[in-house]
Amino acid sequence: MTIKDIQELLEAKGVKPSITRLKILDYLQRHRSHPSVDEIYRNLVQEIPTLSKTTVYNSLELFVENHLAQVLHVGDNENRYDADVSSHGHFKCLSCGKIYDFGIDFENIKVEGLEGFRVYDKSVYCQGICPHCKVNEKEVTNGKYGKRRNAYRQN
Amino acid sequence: MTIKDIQELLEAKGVKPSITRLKILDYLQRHRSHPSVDEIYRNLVQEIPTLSKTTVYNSLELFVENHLAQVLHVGDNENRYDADVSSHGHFKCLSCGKIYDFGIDFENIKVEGLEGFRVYDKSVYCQGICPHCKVNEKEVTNGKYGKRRNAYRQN
DNA sequence: GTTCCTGCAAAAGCTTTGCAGAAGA
DNA sequence: TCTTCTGCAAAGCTTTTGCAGGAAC
Repeated sequence: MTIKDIQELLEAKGVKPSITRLKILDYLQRHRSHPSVDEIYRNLVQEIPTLSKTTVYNSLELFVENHLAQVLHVGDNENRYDADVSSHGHFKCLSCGKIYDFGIDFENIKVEGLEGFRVYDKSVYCQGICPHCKVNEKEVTNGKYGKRRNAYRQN
Repeated sequence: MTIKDIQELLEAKGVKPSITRLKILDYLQRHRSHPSVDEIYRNLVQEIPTLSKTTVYNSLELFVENHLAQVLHVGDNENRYDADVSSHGHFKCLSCGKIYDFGIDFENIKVEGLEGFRVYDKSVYCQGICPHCKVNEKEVTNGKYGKRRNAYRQN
Protein backbone atom coordinates (compact mmCIF):
# COMPACT_ATOMS: atom_id res chain seq x y z
CA MET A 1 0.00 0.00 0.00
CA THR A 2 1.49 3.28 -1.09
CA ILE A 3 1.28 6.54 0.79
CA LYS A 4 -1.19 7.65 -1.84
CA ASP A 5 -3.39 4.65 -1.02
CA ILE A 6 -3.20 5.42 2.68
CA GLN A 7 -4.21 8.97 1.98
CA GLU A 8 -7.21 7.86 -0.03
CA LEU A 9 -8.15 5.40 2.67
CA LEU A 10 -8.15 8.15 5.27
CA GLU A 11 -10.17 10.46 3.07
CA ALA A 12 -12.64 7.73 2.26
CA LYS A 13 -13.29 7.32 5.97
CA GLY A 14 -13.64 11.02 6.53
CA VAL A 15 -10.35 11.48 8.34
CA LYS A 16 -8.20 14.39 7.31
CA PRO A 17 -4.97 12.98 5.96
CA SER A 18 -2.37 14.94 7.86
CA ILE A 19 1.20 13.78 7.48
CA THR A 20 1.22 12.49 11.04
CA ARG A 21 -1.88 10.40 10.53
CA LEU A 22 -0.58 9.13 7.23
CA LYS A 23 2.59 7.94 8.87
CA ILE A 24 0.84 6.33 11.79
CA LEU A 25 -1.61 4.46 9.61
CA ASP A 26 1.20 3.53 7.26
CA TYR A 27 3.13 2.11 10.20
CA LEU A 28 0.12 0.12 11.27
CA GLN A 29 -0.35 -1.22 7.77
CA ARG A 30 3.26 -2.27 7.46
CA HIS A 31 3.68 -3.75 10.91
CA ARG A 32 1.10 -6.39 11.50
CA SER A 33 2.56 -7.25 14.87
CA HIS A 34 -0.23 -5.40 16.69
CA PRO A 35 2.00 -2.64 17.96
CA SER A 36 1.39 -0.67 21.11
CA VAL A 37 1.21 3.11 21.27
CA ASP A 38 4.70 3.15 22.65
CA GLU A 39 6.10 1.02 19.84
CA ILE A 40 4.52 3.21 17.21
CA TYR A 41 5.79 6.30 18.94
CA ARG A 42 9.34 5.06 19.40
CA ASN A 43 9.63 4.13 15.76
CA LEU A 44 7.99 7.15 14.23
CA VAL A 45 9.63 9.75 16.41
CA GLN A 46 12.87 9.03 14.61
CA GLU A 47 11.31 10.19 11.40
CA ILE A 48 9.06 12.86 12.91
CA PRO A 49 11.11 14.32 15.75
CA THR A 50 8.34 16.53 17.06
CA LEU A 51 5.86 13.69 17.35
CA SER A 52 4.21 13.29 20.73
CA LYS A 53 2.51 10.31 22.26
CA THR A 54 -0.62 12.35 22.69
CA THR A 55 -0.86 12.62 18.94
CA VAL A 56 -0.37 8.90 18.55
CA TYR A 57 -3.18 8.31 21.02
CA ASN A 58 -5.39 10.84 19.28
CA SER A 59 -4.78 9.43 15.84
CA LEU A 60 -5.33 5.83 16.85
CA GLU A 61 -8.53 6.74 18.59
CA LEU A 62 -9.68 8.46 15.44
CA PHE A 63 -8.78 5.41 13.38
CA VAL A 64 -10.74 3.10 15.64
CA GLU A 65 -13.77 5.38 15.56
CA ASN A 66 -13.65 5.44 11.80
CA HIS A 67 -12.99 1.74 11.35
CA LEU A 68 -9.51 2.15 10.00
CA ALA A 69 -8.09 0.06 12.81
CA GLN A 70 -9.20 -2.03 15.72
CA VAL A 71 -7.94 -2.04 19.24
CA LEU A 72 -7.02 -5.23 21.04
CA HIS A 73 -7.07 -5.82 24.75
CA VAL A 74 -4.74 -8.67 25.29
CA GLY A 75 -4.21 -8.26 28.94
CA ASP A 76 -0.93 -6.47 29.24
CA ASN A 77 -2.68 -3.35 30.44
CA GLU A 78 -1.67 -1.79 27.22
CA ASN A 79 -3.70 -1.35 24.09
CA ARG A 80 -2.56 -2.94 20.88
CA TYR A 81 -3.65 -1.80 17.46
CA ASP A 82 -4.40 -3.68 14.29
CA ALA A 83 -4.94 -2.17 10.85
CA ASP A 84 -6.72 -5.32 9.78
CA VAL A 85 -10.34 -4.58 10.53
CA SER A 86 -11.66 -7.73 8.92
CA SER A 87 -12.97 -10.47 11.15
CA HIS A 88 -10.19 -12.59 12.54
CA GLY A 89 -9.07 -13.97 15.85
CA HIS A 90 -5.99 -13.27 17.92
CA PHE A 91 -3.73 -15.73 19.63
CA LYS A 92 -1.19 -14.74 22.25
CA CYS A 93 1.77 -16.97 22.97
CA LEU A 94 2.27 -17.11 26.71
CA SER A 95 5.91 -17.89 26.24
CA CYS A 96 7.15 -15.28 23.78
CA GLY A 97 4.27 -12.83 24.02
CA LYS A 98 3.82 -12.61 20.29
CA ILE A 99 0.32 -12.12 18.93
CA TYR A 100 -0.77 -14.13 15.92
CA ASP A 101 -3.78 -13.70 13.69
CA PHE A 102 -5.96 -16.57 12.70
CA GLY A 103 -8.98 -17.03 10.50
CA ILE A 104 -12.37 -17.67 12.02
CA ASP A 105 -15.83 -18.28 10.75
CA PHE A 106 -17.72 -15.70 12.75
CA GLU A 107 -21.01 -16.28 11.00
CA ASN A 108 -21.27 -19.79 12.27
CA ILE A 109 -20.41 -19.24 15.88
CA LYS A 110 -23.44 -20.47 17.73
CA VAL A 111 -24.38 -18.18 20.52
CA GLU A 112 -27.07 -18.53 23.13
CA GLY A 113 -28.43 -15.73 25.24
CA LEU A 114 -27.87 -12.75 22.99
CA GLU A 115 -31.38 -12.63 21.66
CA GLY A 116 -32.49 -9.02 21.57
CA PHE A 117 -28.95 -7.69 21.71
CA ARG A 118 -27.57 -5.55 18.94
CA VAL A 119 -24.09 -6.91 18.31
CA TYR A 120 -21.65 -4.52 16.69
CA ASP A 121 -18.59 -6.69 16.81
CA LYS A 122 -17.33 -10.03 17.93
CA SER A 123 -13.80 -10.98 18.74
CA VAL A 124 -12.13 -14.22 19.58
CA TYR A 125 -8.99 -14.39 21.62
CA CYS A 126 -6.90 -17.42 22.47
CA GLN A 127 -3.88 -18.04 24.58
CA GLY A 128 -1.37 -20.83 24.54
CA ILE A 129 2.01 -21.75 23.15
CA CYS A 130 3.02 -21.08 19.58
CA PRO A 131 4.72 -23.71 17.45
CA HIS A 132 8.07 -21.98 17.70
CA CYS A 133 8.05 -21.95 21.48
CA LYS A 134 6.75 -25.50 21.62
CA VAL A 135 9.96 -26.64 19.93
CA ASN A 136 12.30 -24.78 22.26
CA GLU A 137 10.10 -25.71 25.11
CA LYS A 138 11.32 -25.80 28.63
CA GLU A 139 8.70 -24.02 30.57
CA VAL A 140 6.53 -20.98 30.30
CA THR A 141 8.87 -18.17 31.13
CA ASN A 142 6.18 -15.57 31.48
CA GLY A 143 6.82 -13.76 34.69
CA LYS A 144 3.14 -13.30 35.27
CA TYR A 145 2.75 -16.76 36.72
CA GLY A 146 4.16 -17.91 39.99
CA LYS A 147 5.51 -14.47 40.64
CA ARG A 148 4.83 -13.48 44.15
CA ARG A 149 2.21 -15.68 45.72
CA ASN A 150 2.52 -19.38 46.21
CA ALA A 151 -0.25 -21.86 46.20
CA TYR A 152 -1.08 -23.65 49.38
CA ARG A 153 0.19 -27.18 49.64
CA GLN A 154 -2.02 -29.35 51.74
CA ASN A 155 -0.23 -32.08 53.65
CA MET B 1 -22.90 -21.39 47.95
CA THR B 2 -22.13 -21.28 51.62
CA ILE B 3 -18.92 -20.10 53.19
CA LYS B 4 -18.19 -23.71 53.92
CA ASP B 5 -18.50 -24.51 50.22
CA ILE B 6 -16.18 -21.67 49.33
CA GLN B 7 -13.68 -22.94 51.81
CA GLU B 8 -13.78 -26.41 50.34
CA LEU B 9 -13.46 -24.99 46.86
CA LEU B 10 -10.33 -23.12 47.84
CA GLU B 11 -8.84 -26.15 49.52
CA ALA B 12 -9.66 -28.34 46.56
CA LYS B 13 -7.66 -26.02 44.36
CA GLY B 14 -4.76 -25.93 46.77
CA VAL B 15 -5.36 -22.39 47.98
CA LYS B 16 -5.19 -21.77 51.68
CA PRO B 17 -8.61 -20.57 52.79
CA SER B 18 -7.76 -17.47 54.75
CA ILE B 19 -10.67 -15.33 55.80
CA THR B 20 -9.67 -12.64 53.31
CA ARG B 21 -9.59 -15.06 50.40
CA LEU B 22 -12.84 -16.60 51.50
CA LYS B 23 -14.52 -13.22 51.47
CA ILE B 24 -13.09 -12.21 48.15
CA LEU B 25 -14.08 -15.43 46.44
CA ASP B 26 -17.47 -15.26 48.11
CA TYR B 27 -17.93 -11.76 46.76
CA LEU B 28 -17.02 -12.94 43.31
CA GLN B 29 -19.45 -15.82 43.54
CA ARG B 30 -22.28 -13.62 44.67
CA HIS B 31 -21.70 -10.76 42.28
CA ARG B 32 -21.66 -11.99 38.75
CA SER B 33 -21.29 -8.49 37.40
CA HIS B 34 -17.59 -9.06 36.66
CA PRO B 35 -16.38 -6.67 39.31
CA SER B 36 -13.12 -4.77 39.16
CA VAL B 37 -10.48 -4.84 41.86
CA ASP B 38 -11.68 -1.48 43.03
CA GLU B 39 -15.29 -2.60 43.32
CA ILE B 40 -14.34 -5.65 45.32
CA TYR B 41 -12.13 -3.58 47.53
CA ARG B 42 -14.68 -0.85 48.17
CA ASN B 43 -17.33 -3.33 49.15
CA LEU B 44 -15.24 -5.62 51.29
CA VAL B 45 -13.31 -2.96 53.14
CA GLN B 46 -16.51 -2.09 54.95
CA GLU B 47 -16.55 -5.55 56.43
CA ILE B 48 -12.78 -6.00 56.68
CA PRO B 49 -11.49 -2.56 57.60
CA THR B 50 -7.83 -3.51 57.35
CA LEU B 51 -8.16 -4.88 53.84
CA SER B 52 -5.76 -3.48 51.30
CA LYS B 53 -5.98 -3.41 47.55
CA THR B 54 -2.69 -5.23 47.35
CA THR B 55 -4.32 -8.18 49.03
CA VAL B 56 -7.22 -8.05 46.63
CA TYR B 57 -4.78 -8.10 43.73
CA ASN B 58 -2.82 -10.94 45.29
CA SER B 59 -5.86 -13.03 45.99
CA LEU B 60 -7.38 -12.58 42.57
CA GLU B 61 -4.11 -13.47 40.93
CA LEU B 62 -3.99 -16.61 43.02
CA PHE B 63 -7.55 -17.45 42.00
CA VAL B 64 -6.78 -17.04 38.34
CA GLU B 65 -3.67 -19.20 38.58
CA ASN B 66 -5.65 -21.90 40.29
CA HIS B 67 -8.66 -21.71 38.00
CA LEU B 68 -11.02 -20.38 40.61
CA ALA B 69 -11.70 -17.29 38.53
CA GLN B 70 -10.94 -15.83 35.18
CA VAL B 71 -9.81 -12.37 34.30
CA LEU B 72 -11.48 -10.34 31.56
CA HIS B 73 -9.93 -7.61 29.52
CA VAL B 74 -12.82 -5.60 28.28
CA GLY B 75 -11.00 -2.50 27.32
CA ASP B 76 -11.51 -0.14 30.20
CA ASN B 77 -7.87 -0.45 31.15
CA GLU B 78 -9.04 -2.23 34.20
CA ASN B 79 -9.22 -5.94 34.85
CA ARG B 80 -12.55 -7.53 35.59
CA TYR B 81 -12.96 -10.85 37.36
CA ASP B 82 -15.40 -13.67 36.92
CA ALA B 83 -15.89 -16.60 39.25
CA ASP B 84 -17.50 -18.54 36.43
CA VAL B 85 -14.61 -20.40 34.88
CA SER B 86 -16.74 -22.40 32.49
CA SER B 87 -16.63 -21.58 28.83
CA HIS B 88 -18.85 -18.65 28.00
CA GLY B 89 -18.70 -15.40 26.13
CA HIS B 90 -18.91 -11.83 27.32
CA PHE B 91 -20.90 -9.00 25.88
CA LYS B 92 -20.33 -5.39 26.79
CA CYS B 93 -23.08 -2.85 26.28
CA LEU B 94 -21.56 0.29 24.85
CA SER B 95 -24.36 2.36 26.29
CA CYS B 96 -24.58 1.28 29.92
CA GLY B 97 -21.23 -0.47 30.20
CA LYS B 98 -22.72 -3.57 31.72
CA ILE B 99 -21.14 -6.92 30.90
CA TYR B 100 -23.40 -9.86 30.11
CA ASP B 101 -22.57 -13.54 29.88
CA PHE B 102 -23.74 -15.67 27.05
CA GLY B 103 -23.44 -19.31 26.12
CA ILE B 104 -21.22 -20.38 23.32
CA ASP B 105 -20.32 -23.62 21.65
CA PHE B 106 -16.54 -23.38 21.81
CA GLU B 107 -15.96 -26.85 20.46
CA ASN B 108 -17.48 -26.01 17.14
CA ILE B 109 -15.77 -22.74 16.46
CA LYS B 110 -13.97 -23.31 13.21
CA VAL B 111 -10.53 -21.87 13.27
CA GLU B 112 -7.96 -21.66 10.53
CA GLY B 113 -4.30 -21.02 11.03
CA LEU B 114 -3.78 -22.42 14.51
CA GLU B 115 -2.38 -25.73 13.38
CA GLY B 116 0.58 -26.58 15.54
CA PHE B 117 -0.44 -24.18 18.30
CA ARG B 118 -1.20 -25.41 21.78
CA VAL B 119 -4.34 -23.57 22.81
CA TYR B 120 -4.96 -23.23 26.53
CA ASP B 121 -8.04 -21.12 26.37
CA LYS B 122 -10.39 -19.37 24.04
CA SER B 123 -12.58 -16.43 24.78
CA VAL B 124 -15.24 -14.64 22.84
CA TYR B 125 -16.08 -11.04 23.41
CA CYS B 126 -18.80 -8.96 21.80
CA GLN B 127 -19.83 -5.35 21.97
CA GLY B 128 -23.07 -3.68 21.15
CA ILE B 129 -26.27 -2.46 22.72
CA CYS B 130 -28.21 -4.47 25.24
CA PRO B 131 -31.98 -4.89 25.03
CA HIS B 132 -32.57 -2.53 27.91
CA CYS B 133 -30.62 0.29 26.30
CA LYS B 134 -32.15 -0.41 22.93
CA VAL B 135 -35.52 0.49 24.37
CA ASN B 136 -34.42 3.74 25.98
CA GLU B 137 -32.37 4.43 22.96
CA LYS B 138 -31.30 7.86 22.00
CA GLU B 139 -27.66 7.57 21.27
CA VAL B 140 -24.63 5.90 22.64
CA THR B 141 -23.73 7.99 25.61
CA ASN B 142 -20.36 6.43 26.14
CA GLY B 143 -17.91 9.23 26.55
CA LYS B 144 -15.22 7.28 24.80
CA TYR B 145 -16.62 8.14 21.41
CA GLY B 146 -16.53 11.54 19.87
CA LYS B 147 -14.72 12.85 22.85
CA ARG B 148 -11.94 15.03 21.74
CA ARG B 149 -11.19 14.53 18.10
CA ASN B 150 -13.55 15.21 15.29
CA ALA B 151 -13.68 13.44 12.03
CA TYR B 152 -12.84 15.32 8.92
CA ARG B 153 -15.75 16.47 6.85
CA GLN B 154 -14.92 16.71 3.22
CA ASN B 155 -16.72 19.37 1.30
C1' DG C 1 11.17 -21.08 64.20
C1' DT C 2 9.78 -21.13 59.67
C1' DT C 3 6.70 -20.25 56.23
C1' DC C 4 3.13 -17.85 54.35
C1' DC C 5 -0.17 -13.89 54.37
C1' DT C 6 -1.27 -9.14 54.61
C1' DG C 7 -0.84 -4.21 53.86
C1' DC C 8 1.37 0.42 53.73
C1' DA C 9 3.89 3.30 50.92
C1' DA C 10 6.17 4.09 46.91
C1' DA C 11 7.09 3.29 42.23
C1' DA C 12 5.93 2.23 37.65
C1' DG C 13 3.38 2.38 33.52
C1' DC C 14 -0.43 3.50 30.40
C1' DT C 15 -3.86 6.84 29.21
C1' DT C 16 -6.30 11.20 29.50
C1' DT C 17 -6.78 16.13 30.03
C1' DG C 18 -5.79 21.24 29.95
C1' DC C 19 -4.12 24.49 27.48
C1' DA C 20 -1.73 26.96 24.04
C1' DG C 21 0.76 27.40 19.91
C1' DA C 22 1.00 25.87 15.02
C1' DA C 23 -0.89 24.63 10.80
C1' DG C 24 -4.29 24.66 7.32
C1' DA C 25 -8.32 26.36 4.68
C1' DT D 1 -9.94 34.60 10.66
C1' DC D 2 -11.66 30.35 12.10
C1' DT D 3 -11.21 25.70 12.67
C1' DT D 4 -8.51 21.78 13.29
C1' DC D 5 -4.29 19.52 14.60
C1' DT D 6 -0.40 18.89 17.48
C1' DG D 7 2.32 18.47 21.67
C1' DC D 8 4.12 19.66 26.33
C1' DA D 9 3.24 19.11 30.96
C1' DA D 10 0.48 17.55 34.44
C1' DA D 11 -2.87 14.68 36.30
C1' DG D 12 -5.40 10.37 36.84
C1' DC D 13 -5.71 5.48 37.30
C1' DT D 14 -4.62 0.78 37.60
C1' DT D 15 -1.21 -2.37 38.77
C1' DT D 16 3.26 -3.86 40.70
C1' DT D 17 7.01 -3.94 43.97
C1' DG D 18 9.74 -3.50 48.40
C1' DC D 19 9.63 -4.33 52.73
C1' DA D 20 8.14 -5.42 57.24
C1' DG D 21 4.89 -6.79 60.69
C1' DG D 22 1.82 -10.47 61.77
C1' DA D 23 -0.55 -14.88 61.64
C1' DA D 24 -0.52 -19.76 61.18
C1' DC D 25 1.36 -24.22 61.93
